[in-house]
Amino acid sequence: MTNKFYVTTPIYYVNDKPHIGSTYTTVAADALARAHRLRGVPTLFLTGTDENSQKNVEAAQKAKAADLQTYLDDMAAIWQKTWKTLGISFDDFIRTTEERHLKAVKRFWRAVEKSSDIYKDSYERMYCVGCEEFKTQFEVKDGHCPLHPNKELQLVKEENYFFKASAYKDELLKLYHTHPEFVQPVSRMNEVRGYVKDAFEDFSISREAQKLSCGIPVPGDDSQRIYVWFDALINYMSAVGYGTDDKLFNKWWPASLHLVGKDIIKFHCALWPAMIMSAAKSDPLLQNENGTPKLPERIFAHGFFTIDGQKISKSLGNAIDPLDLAKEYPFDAIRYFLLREIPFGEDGDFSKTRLADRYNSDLGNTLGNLLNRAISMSRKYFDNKVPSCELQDTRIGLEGTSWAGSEGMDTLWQEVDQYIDAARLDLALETIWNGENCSLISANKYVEETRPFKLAKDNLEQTGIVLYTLLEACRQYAWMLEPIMPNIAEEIIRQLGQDPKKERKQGIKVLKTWGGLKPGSELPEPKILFPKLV
RNA sequence: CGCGGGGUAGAGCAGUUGGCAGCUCGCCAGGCCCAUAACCUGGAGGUCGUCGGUUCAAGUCCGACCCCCGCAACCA
Repeated sequence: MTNKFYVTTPIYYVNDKPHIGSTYTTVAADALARAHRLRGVPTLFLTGTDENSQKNVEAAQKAKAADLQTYLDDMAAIWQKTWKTLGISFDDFIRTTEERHLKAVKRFWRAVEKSSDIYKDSYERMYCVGCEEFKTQFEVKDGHCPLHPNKELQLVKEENYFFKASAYKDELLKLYHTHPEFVQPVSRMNEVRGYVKDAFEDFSISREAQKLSCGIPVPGDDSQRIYVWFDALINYMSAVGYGTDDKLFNKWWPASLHLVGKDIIKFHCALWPAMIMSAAKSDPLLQNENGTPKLPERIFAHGFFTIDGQKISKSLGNAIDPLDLAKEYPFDAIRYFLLREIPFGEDGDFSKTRLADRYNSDLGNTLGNLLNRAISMSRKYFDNKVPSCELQDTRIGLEGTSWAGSEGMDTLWQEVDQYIDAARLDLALETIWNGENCSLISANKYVEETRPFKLAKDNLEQTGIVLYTLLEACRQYAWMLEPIMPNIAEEIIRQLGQDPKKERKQGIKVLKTWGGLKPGSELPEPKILFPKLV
């Protein structure tokens, strides 16, 4: 099993502030990071900003910034602050203008150079500013890039450094073959495989410095600047000490999971591993014990979503600022919606109507109401306390009900954990709500079947068993949901009269064990967890 | 032949290895009264885009076609 979890988001361009799309990626990474921390796995969650792009220069000019660096500093601060405000639990925030990154890039470049995979060549090629990449003669249509037809292609004739990416074609294909989990979901793997097979060529990895107002200088050649993608990918290493702290690097690298949008899979799934394969030939730090390159373990590409059926677009004015949205809805509910509504890896649609729908129904009616009725009855029939429950074995519950007992709860945990390992948080949530074993739905059914409100009149002992079962189930749901709704989870624990921090310290094994809720402990008056939205 | 996603109940979507069509919301009827007008049960509502093929068996596999959407201006 893995003894650590190192998860990354892409580094975001700072030519704009965060919107709902980048929030989606970041929230998913956050939830996965929290899930692993809860399990006690040492976790590093990295996000950051990509600051060496020509796009940022243009944005700085547009914003009339005093100078580029000031603009970059301001924007990086905005990104960082947004994530902090939203409670994103990132452990590190990398900026590609930081010293540690420059050092990492330098070392990496030197390694690739030493592997004889960098060569200089003079080419006259079409460069698309929109894509930030060169187009082959096959890609150009009517003298324009098919992706950016209204942008003039730049005819670039200059001496550039090239990365011999094509030399790694076979090794990449072999990687995809032996590690089918390297790129997920499968549809993306197929896409990448096709790309490498048919269209993977050497990359131009530098440009003339005089034509650029940004970028990292090529080591040993000040007249050239490193192409933004070549430096950007290295951020995943520079943040964990590549070029600055070997020990730290060995602790965290390789990354367990790169979370990316579907638009940048070619860079992450083909160029990036090829770069590492090359550098590893000359840099022992990048090699496994058997000499093979230390590649990231997994890359998961999520889909994009539309807003009310329309694409996200500033000119249409439907771009959503997560901070604004968080004023309308509790951020935990937004997290729940994003991670539940859209099958992870697929495209989806974001709409406030659906958000309100899920908030009222899933969160309010099913989860919130269950907690509320369980606590209310316990308080009413058991003197404001958690009822005692004599049954300590796994047969807690009554015969012939929908409730699968503590064994069912164990099964639920297993199912949820499996989905988390597969990064399918949507399925994890669906299972908690609708699954076969001890789901929230079946807990509500269990109430109807056992009728504790009736049972209390003639069999207090059985009533206690039922209510204890419900309360303890709620305690466990809270921890199951903690990665997705950290604040709500703690609130549930508090409403159950427990201290979330103390509970957390006990470790996942104890948290999962049936009976964590101490009979006889005080139950405070419940507060509505999810007040209805109109 | 630019790349990609999709067409399943009124709406929004699941359907892994082909084996009796599911979920949420909404609607109708009933139950319950602990609870956030919440909860539970039952019901109506589908020729799974079209045509053809493989198969004992196809929403699922293969082929052809039709339609919608995203990338092309910001944009994960």
